[in-house]
Amino acid sequence: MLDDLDRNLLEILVKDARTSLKDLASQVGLSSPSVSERLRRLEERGVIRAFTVEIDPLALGYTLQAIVRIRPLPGKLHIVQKLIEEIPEFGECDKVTGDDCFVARLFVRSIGDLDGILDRIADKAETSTAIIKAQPIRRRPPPLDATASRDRAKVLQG
Amino acid sequence: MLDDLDRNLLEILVKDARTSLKDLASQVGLSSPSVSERLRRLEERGVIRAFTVEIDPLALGYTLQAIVRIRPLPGKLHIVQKLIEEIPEFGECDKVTGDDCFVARLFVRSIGDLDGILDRIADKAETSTAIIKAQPIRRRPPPLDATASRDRAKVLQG
DNA sequence: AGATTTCGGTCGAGATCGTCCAGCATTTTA
DNA sequence: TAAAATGCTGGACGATCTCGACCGAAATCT
Repeated sequence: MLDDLDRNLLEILVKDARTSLKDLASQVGLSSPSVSERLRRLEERGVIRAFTVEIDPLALGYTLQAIVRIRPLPGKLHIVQKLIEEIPEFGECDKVTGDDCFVARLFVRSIGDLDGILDRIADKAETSTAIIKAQPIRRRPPPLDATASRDRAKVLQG
Repeated sequence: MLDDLDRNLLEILVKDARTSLKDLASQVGLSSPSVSERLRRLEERGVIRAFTVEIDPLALGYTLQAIVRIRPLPGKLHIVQKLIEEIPEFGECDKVTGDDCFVARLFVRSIGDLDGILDRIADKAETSTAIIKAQPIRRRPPPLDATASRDRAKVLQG
């Protein structure tokens, strides 16, 4: 489905999405029309979901991030989900198995804002909030190469 | 710190990081050298952390994602953190307050891989894993405009 | 106040880049 | 085996980016 050249291109673009076609071409050893065509098809197939920019939340005044686990009260699941989606300070939300129905990331400018936002869902769901103290790993894609983790584990043991 | 033009530029780039300077310029009403200079400074100041590409994990064979809460055993915190960082399938990890020390996102190709990876930290930490069933909100930046959430909340009530 | 520096902007020219097209080699299909 | 399809290259041309010269407003200095 993806060949080495595609993976190579993606790897470069993960580091800098504004790399010119010409540079991409010379780094992977193709001509720029070929690279252009490959990118077009990667987008078309949905492999590339978007070219985007990663912004430092601090620069926007968001001094605090929290992980919020959300357990809607009986019958409130849809309302709660809709509410979460509509609050732009939620920067990420996953619906998961287990007791906690949703796990979400919340950006806030202050502790006061945290309280204000959580109040808005407090009557429809139970929440547990954990303040983020540090980010050992910031968003990164999974390995692009085909090596399975177990293979590598073996190598590490051996 | 950030003016309207900067925010405007960021908004456009969040949607498409490969927008040409010329297009950016015409959309915000500046010349392209000015836009170029603004982007340079936004990068320099660290407001723009990176231009990157969002890849569909499915296209890379990762059919499963999980949120893993990790509680290192006494004295194992640093070893565990290092281990997490070194496992590339962890696509995100936050160090948080509360009982769970780390909350991480794990990309795996199969349930078997999930087990294999968690085994590697099983003797150094307690983990709780929640499989992601859906993603109501995929990674998005917090609001770029200065409007505080509470202001909006008031408007909604009023 | 008036002069000066700084800051951010425009414009235009030359350099660089992207896109289109024709042509070619390889692989797949009939 | 012939035909069609695929994916690549190179070159030409139009679009884009970058650089330097210049400009005006606002802040700073005397």
